[in-house]
Amino acid sequence: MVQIPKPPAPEPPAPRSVPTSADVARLAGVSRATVSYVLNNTSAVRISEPTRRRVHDAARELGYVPHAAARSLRAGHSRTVLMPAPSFPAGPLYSRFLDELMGALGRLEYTVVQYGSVGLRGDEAARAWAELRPVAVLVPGSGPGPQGVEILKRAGARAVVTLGHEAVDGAHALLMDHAIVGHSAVRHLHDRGRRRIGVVVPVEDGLKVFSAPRLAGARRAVRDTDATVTELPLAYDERAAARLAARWDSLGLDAVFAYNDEYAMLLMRALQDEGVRVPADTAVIGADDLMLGRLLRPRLSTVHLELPSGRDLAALVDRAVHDPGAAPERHEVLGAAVVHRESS
Amino acid sequence: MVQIPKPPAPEPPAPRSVPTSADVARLAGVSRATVSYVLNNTSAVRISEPTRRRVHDAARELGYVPHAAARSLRAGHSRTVLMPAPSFPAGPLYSRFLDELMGALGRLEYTVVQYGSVGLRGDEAARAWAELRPVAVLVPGSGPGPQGVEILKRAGARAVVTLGHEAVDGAHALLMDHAIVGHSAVRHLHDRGRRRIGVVVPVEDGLKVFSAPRLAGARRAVRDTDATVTELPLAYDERAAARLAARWDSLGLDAVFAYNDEYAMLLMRALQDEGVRVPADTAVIGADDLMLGRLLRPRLSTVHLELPSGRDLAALVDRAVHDPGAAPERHEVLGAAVVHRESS
DNA sequence: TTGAAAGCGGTACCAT
DNA sequence: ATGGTACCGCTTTCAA
Repeated sequence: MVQIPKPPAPEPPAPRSVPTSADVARLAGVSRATVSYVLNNTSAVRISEPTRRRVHDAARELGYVPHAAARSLRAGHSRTVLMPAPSFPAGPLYSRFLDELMGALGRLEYTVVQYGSVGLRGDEAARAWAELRPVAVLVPGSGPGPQGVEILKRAGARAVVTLGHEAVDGAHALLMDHAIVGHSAVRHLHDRGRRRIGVVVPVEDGLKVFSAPRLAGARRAVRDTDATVTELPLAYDERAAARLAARWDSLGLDAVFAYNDEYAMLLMRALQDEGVRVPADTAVIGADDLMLGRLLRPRLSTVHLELPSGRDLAALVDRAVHDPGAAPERHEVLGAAVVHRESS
Repeated sequence: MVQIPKPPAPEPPAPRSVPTSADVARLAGVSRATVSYVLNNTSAVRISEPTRRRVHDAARELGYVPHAAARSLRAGHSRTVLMPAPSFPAGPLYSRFLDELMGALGRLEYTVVQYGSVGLRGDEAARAWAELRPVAVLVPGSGPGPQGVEILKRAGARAVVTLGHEAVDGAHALLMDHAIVGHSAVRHLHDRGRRRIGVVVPVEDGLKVFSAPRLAGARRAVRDTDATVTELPLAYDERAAARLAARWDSLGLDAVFAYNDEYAMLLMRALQDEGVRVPADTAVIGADDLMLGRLLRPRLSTVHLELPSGRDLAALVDRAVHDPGAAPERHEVLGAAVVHRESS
């Protein structure tokens, strides 16, 4: 086979490497220091207007973008707020909260980085996060242990904030005790005269962090009363709901807190298909106050959750960063209010 | 007022600064080089077992965590895949896709970073991303212009992948043309004998990127037929739906593609409350194939969307990173299949 | 087997 | 008004 000789490339595509401030300096005919001064508008130093222009032009021509790693290495700190991606499916509520939070932190000049920590658990995860030397770490759900917090602080994190059901030593905590949700729902049912109350507990693993406290709260609501709470495991699946509905009579329940609005819709449909009248035979209440509850017939009673505002959390982070020595703050931030509609 | 003299702190809390590899070296009685060798298991160099132990012990004792910025600065590259946070409300479908993607990239040893780009537009955003020197950038929704792509590549990004409705020069594209959704839905309605077809268009701004192509696809589906498509602006709000339903008769429609399942539920409820029979008077079809559609009565027909698998996208990224010279790939990845239930 | 030293890309002090 | 230079923390030749 004849080897076709490659013609000499007219212009070797020159794998133009990434331009640095030195390149800018060279092109502008100034020193690296001057480049830095100009591009950062350093106020302590006055640079003549012609020089400024030459530097800016050179930077633009080369498409120069500063290297964040180099900068923060030299500076000894960054304004990165690290947030591990949550380990549970984020509902619309939580998504909106995150967006708000990111926006608020962005406005405070922090760079929010959601870190996809896959398969790392406990301290390993904390170490991985620590490598990025974030100025603050915001952990949703079940966070790192106290050890993890210590690792992060040793790595220069000036604030660690957990966002979930339990506080961790050394970290600020925004506590969201979902027990209050179950408690509100079941107390409402009790107030409406119901006594044999079912509580749906999703079998999905990721939801345990929410479902367990909601159930516990439900239990607490009937303690010292004549009412009972029955745990009802349920998969988010039509057939599972149908099976549960099929044995509904045998359960002898007159009310059910369905974990949230989506499960409530699922269960209510199955019950109605089975001939159970809502709310006459069985009262139903959900949680999260989603739009869909308003669209069901009967309209779904629900527990409206009030999450902390993203701005407030951002403010807490900022405060903590400015004063890392302060004692960890602990706030109960989950509000719950029953929205009574027709299903209960 | 008497000034209380501060007692000399018994042990000044010693703002223990972040330990570096030099600290580890000092404590272990070796050089920094040796520390690096040991902690990275450098195979090209053999370190005696006792030394290894001393280094590991020292590192543990100090709580040493390497500095990612310093490392990647020295290495000249990172394995960071940057993904700007999407600018539209992420539904359950999209969230699951993102999770899958993050997992898959994580398994390929990439560090996925979701960057909260707030208020930056166009090239500004691209520059902000470029500062992090990501090895690849994954842009959902309407991405950067060709200039933005150029900026990122100049900054060393070996792959830029857009994930949305249009391709960008120089970047790989996973095209998701939502026209196919509207087209499938409306063709189905047409096939079922409907001729005066309404198409719901959410008024919410963030949804334009999806609603516009869906409407366009719907229009295309009736081109050259005797059927008509009528645009129906609608807010995600009960009252808006009721108003629309109130003038339903005057619209003279016999079918409606309701943008997605949630809008479909909203509209269907309003129609039914108004006495419009579904599907007898008006057929309804949604999109996204959410669980809720199965729970409505009549059961909601819908368009099932098939998104690319996270693994496939991760593989594309990995391929592109290994061969940055390759021509940009362009894939149409949005599948749509009508799921016919009872509402149409 | 281990150590000394250069250098990655910026910033900021100190001269000039 | 500008330039020289040390240094941030880490990796990696090269020598010993």
